Amino acid sequence: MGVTLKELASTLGLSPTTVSRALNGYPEVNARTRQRVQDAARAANYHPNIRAKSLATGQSRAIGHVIPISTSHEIVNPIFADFIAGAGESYSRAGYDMVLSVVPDAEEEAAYRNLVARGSVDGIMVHGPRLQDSRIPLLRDLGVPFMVHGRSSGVSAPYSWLDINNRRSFRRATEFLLDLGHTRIALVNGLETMDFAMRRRLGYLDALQEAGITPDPALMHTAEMTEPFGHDAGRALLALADPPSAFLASSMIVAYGLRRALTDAGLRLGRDVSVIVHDDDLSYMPNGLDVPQFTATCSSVREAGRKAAEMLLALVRDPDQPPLTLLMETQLVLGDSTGRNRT
Amino acid sequence: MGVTLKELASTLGLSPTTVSRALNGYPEVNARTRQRVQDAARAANYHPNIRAKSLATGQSRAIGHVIPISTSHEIVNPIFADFIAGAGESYSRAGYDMVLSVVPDAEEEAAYRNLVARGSVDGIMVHGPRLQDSRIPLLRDLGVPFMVHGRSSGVSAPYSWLDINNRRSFRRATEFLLDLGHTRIALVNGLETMDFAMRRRLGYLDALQEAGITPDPALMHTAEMTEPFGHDAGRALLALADPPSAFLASSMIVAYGLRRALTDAGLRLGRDVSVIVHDDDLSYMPNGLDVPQFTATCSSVREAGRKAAEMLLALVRDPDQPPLTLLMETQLVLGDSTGRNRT
DNA sequence: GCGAGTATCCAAAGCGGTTTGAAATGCCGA
DNA sequence: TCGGCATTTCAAACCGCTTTGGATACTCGC
Repeated sequence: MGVTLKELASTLGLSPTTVSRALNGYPEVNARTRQRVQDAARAANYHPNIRAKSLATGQSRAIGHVIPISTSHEIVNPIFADFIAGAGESYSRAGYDMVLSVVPDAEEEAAYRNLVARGSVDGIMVHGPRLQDSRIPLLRDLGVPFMVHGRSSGVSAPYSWLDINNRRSFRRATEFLLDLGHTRIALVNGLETMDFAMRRRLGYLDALQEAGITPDPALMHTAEMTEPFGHDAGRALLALADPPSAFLASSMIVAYGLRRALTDAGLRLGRDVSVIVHDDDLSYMPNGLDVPQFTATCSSVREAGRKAAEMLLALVRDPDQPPLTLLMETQLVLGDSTGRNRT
Repeated sequence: MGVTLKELASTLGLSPTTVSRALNGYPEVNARTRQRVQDAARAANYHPNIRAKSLATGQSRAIGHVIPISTSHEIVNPIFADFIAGAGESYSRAGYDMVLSVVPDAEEEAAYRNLVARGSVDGIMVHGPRLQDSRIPLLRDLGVPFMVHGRSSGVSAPYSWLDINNRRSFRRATEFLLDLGHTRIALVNGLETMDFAMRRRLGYLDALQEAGITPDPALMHTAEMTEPFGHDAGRALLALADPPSAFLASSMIVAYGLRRALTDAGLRLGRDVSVIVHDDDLSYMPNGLDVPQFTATCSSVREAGRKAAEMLLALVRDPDQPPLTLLMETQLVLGDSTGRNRT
């Protein structure tokens, strides 16, 4: 192991107290002494043992992320990696660690309880909120600062969250398609037990209602977001007696599958049919290399991670403040996948 | 906070020693007493403070994962999420935490040093090894148990790793295409500064050489693995005077792009052209829903995560044992994307 | 009935830091 | 010269757990 504070102190002929204070920037220590201590610490490659430190201070300087794995289909949320990358930046800038718990949703409650009771984290980030997510009241009861990436419809008591305006985003996208003359518009959505997906559907319905169009259940597909799902949904939609001329896709990967179904049917994107996709700006799934392929509602999930982490750290520093919330708007960026209705 | 061991002991009228021993399964405690302690602990919802525990034992019961972000292109490795999910299962089964450090590759060395010096982890998992990866000698010098997901060509001293047999896998895939009568075979590979990509190319070249075919540099593309890259590569390859009749793709997402280029050109997969892809079995990127779409070399990265984590934990328990290594073979699974050469 | 052996429990000393309360030192004005 | 006040340092307690080295009581063989 490395040098301990006590050893460092004795080689300097000082008490541990003084050394600790010198290194932690307390005022009651002579400037020359402080310099001497700092030099010696660097020379000895001294790093305070984080476990001892956190035991003494009562803080762990770590944030917990719990990644739920649905036991039924065992899907790992693909946006998770980029969100983590963003959050990680903020944490390391602030000198915090990130501890990850991957738990099947059946054991979620126990996982949260453990994390808090064992004192291994100062705060918790909640991923992938569902409707009426029970984790939110649980964490509130546990009295630990936490932050939700997304929101949970049906949870009334206030809590801290960061979300994108999914409803407005999909409403605008739908309106845009309506403006282009499309009236049969399909929604190829994520699992609507997830809060974000439900809000997107509401936005879609808002726009249809505004335009006086009765929503057609046959045009609305929902499932775990994968390429094969996009393809299947696309094929099924095209097989309808009165097929849609425009499509909304909830993620880039779904859009890949959807595009395949459309082009398989000999349709050209942006001419024969229109597609708008939600683009999370995942680093490994760019929307084209320089010009956007798809018209898309864009919002960087990595940036969301950065911001959410900062907000959580603020909550950790001052747990008594009222909940922090941030609703980010998306950008509707024009690509080559939309055009006016020609059917 | 929760109950402390001392409090629990005093309510039970026992010493902390006995309570600690009762809960940790030491033999020198009366069976009845142990039962009493365990009941009381459960009733009081007692969880040992992990920081105190690890300070006392000298172990942190945590494993560090360092996620490198290349500062140049800021890509987060997409397989990371599934690997983490697998590793997380093993860790939580063993009662270990996982701490994540997301670091730009410029600060990597400092990140590893910190993690070790501050004693926040008992072992380290290394992701995405490059050729002659400098992290391996560094970790060896730091004297911390570590495990590499993949290997690093050019590092001669032994170290622990888990890898799939990329070379053999791509060699077999190439041989299979050769057997189908293809002679112009393209390789759409990942970044060849990454060790896995380099090995895949070697396997491809092995098979060509065996067949007496001179490799054509124009048939080999390499870049960060994205859908647009697959598409670009595919289009460029088809534009050749003597285009390939078969393609190897290094990841599912690249294959999506490749397929788009091929079908855009009016070619049918499995009839006009053949494609074999490497399938990491990512949960959110399945190779078809029930039957495989692509002929693929398959290996579950999640399973790799599970196994790698177990091996690392074994190293942590007994750091003096020789390095552990595991080379996993892939399965060549037939899908609809291959057929005999008809050009 | 007594010493050895065993089963069971405990007091106290760590682990490596932080922090409280007090002591030593130097400087000042009265 | 002396008390008062900063300034600077230190000894010791503490964070919550583990673990060493006894202590106590109880059994057993002779």
